[in-house]
Amino acid sequence: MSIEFSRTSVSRSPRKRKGQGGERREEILAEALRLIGERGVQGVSTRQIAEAVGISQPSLYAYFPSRDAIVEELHDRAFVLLVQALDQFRPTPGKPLEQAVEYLRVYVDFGLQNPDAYRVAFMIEGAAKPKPPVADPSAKPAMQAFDRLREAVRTLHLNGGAYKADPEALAQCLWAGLHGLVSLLIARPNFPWAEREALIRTHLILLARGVLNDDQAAA
Amino acid sequence: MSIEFSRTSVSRSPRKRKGQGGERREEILAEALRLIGERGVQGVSTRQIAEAVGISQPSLYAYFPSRDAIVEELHDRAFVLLVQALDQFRPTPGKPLEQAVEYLRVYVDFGLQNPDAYRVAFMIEGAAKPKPPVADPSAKPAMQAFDRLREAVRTLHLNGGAYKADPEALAQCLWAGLHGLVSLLIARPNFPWAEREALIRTHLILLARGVLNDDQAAA
DNA sequence: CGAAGCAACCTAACACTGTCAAGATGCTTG
DNA sequence: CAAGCATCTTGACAGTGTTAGGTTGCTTCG
Repeated sequence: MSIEFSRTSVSRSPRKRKGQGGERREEILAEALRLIGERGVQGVSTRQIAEAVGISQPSLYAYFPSRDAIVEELHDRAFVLLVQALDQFRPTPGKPLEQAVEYLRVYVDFGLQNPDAYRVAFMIEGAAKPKPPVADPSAKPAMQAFDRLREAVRTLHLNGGAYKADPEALAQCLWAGLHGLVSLLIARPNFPWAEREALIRTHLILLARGVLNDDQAAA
Repeated sequence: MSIEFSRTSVSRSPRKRKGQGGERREEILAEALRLIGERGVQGVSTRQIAEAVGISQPSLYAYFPSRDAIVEELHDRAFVLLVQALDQFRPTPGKPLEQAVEYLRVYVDFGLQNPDAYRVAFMIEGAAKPKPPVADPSAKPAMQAFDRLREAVRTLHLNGGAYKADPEALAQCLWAGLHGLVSLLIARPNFPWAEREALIRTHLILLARGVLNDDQAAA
């Protein structure tokens, strides 16, 4: 890598006072997210994070059991932000199709406006190394985010009967459709995309039309 | 990592004869893909690949300029396989909707049957480190694969007029929709998915309905 | 005020990683 | 048989995540 400037003792941050270790934790997470945004999840080392925070690198292990634990915490926090964004949505009165499009748009905009968080949340290759199954998966922020989509589909179902299909499957299709667009837009910025605004609208209308029945879609 | 068995000289492969260096190249790629399938892209080291092939680890650098070059070659080859799969498709006569669903299904099945290849092709975080732009991007296998989707949408457009929207954007929506489902199914095997067959059919019908116009979809 | 206790933090070291430099080996052709 | 060169090796370097063990210095209690 060969960094130019001096590597020896770069402006250490003053030692935290006795009960304030939590502050360090937050600083670590903040710097980690910032660096990941610049260099990608794989491009950031614990030494770089520690140097940005202003502590020695093994000190990280006083706050996190491993490097992956830092990423995982960012992962969970990203989902919390997503859930907040979805919950803050208040539909403007109008056609069901437009309302559905608006709601799905919240997901897309979240991803595009917080690409670092979205990357960490969805696009890390954590798989292939089997992790011990977590105690209560439904408590994880990721599941709570999906619950919002499930709930949205169910509401549409009640409010006039959506396209005849398992609502659970429909919600998963919605999620897959949204994730596909967002992840590709983030991961492949060099692809010759169509004009972004039109592309997103087309995609969301396509998805919404698939979930709504024909009457709702036409209304 | 701490491997049990002996590390010193584990059954070297005999030296290739003079013009046969290409064989080694293929062996390296094969072992690399196999190991990546087992342990994930990040979980495989050049030393592990070299040991599996039966050569010393720096020997890899006689065939590839870097570790990433190995992954990238696998990446391109995965797309070639995808293009082949798409090109081999011959529709069974029937309704336009069913034909479209069948065609999209080729993409999904390819991803699910070749998860290693699909991972390497689509789900590696190659971004964030800006690569020098390739000379002719349209020559890359990835682009050729997308061309197939573009062509499919255009055919539908001619054969009766698809949903009114930019065909290019529609093709990109299709791709995003397909990729979303495949990548999530591969990356999140522990998610409480709906029954897979029904899920895929629901998703593909949703996408196809979005591209076809109402008459075609109903026919 | 002084001393105990412990949170906060550090240095040193380990096994691993990708990559480079320089040399040895041995098939193949003249 | 000898030259030439593709093939492959050993050795080293700087980087990585992680652990062990020791030091610092704030805080609280006697």
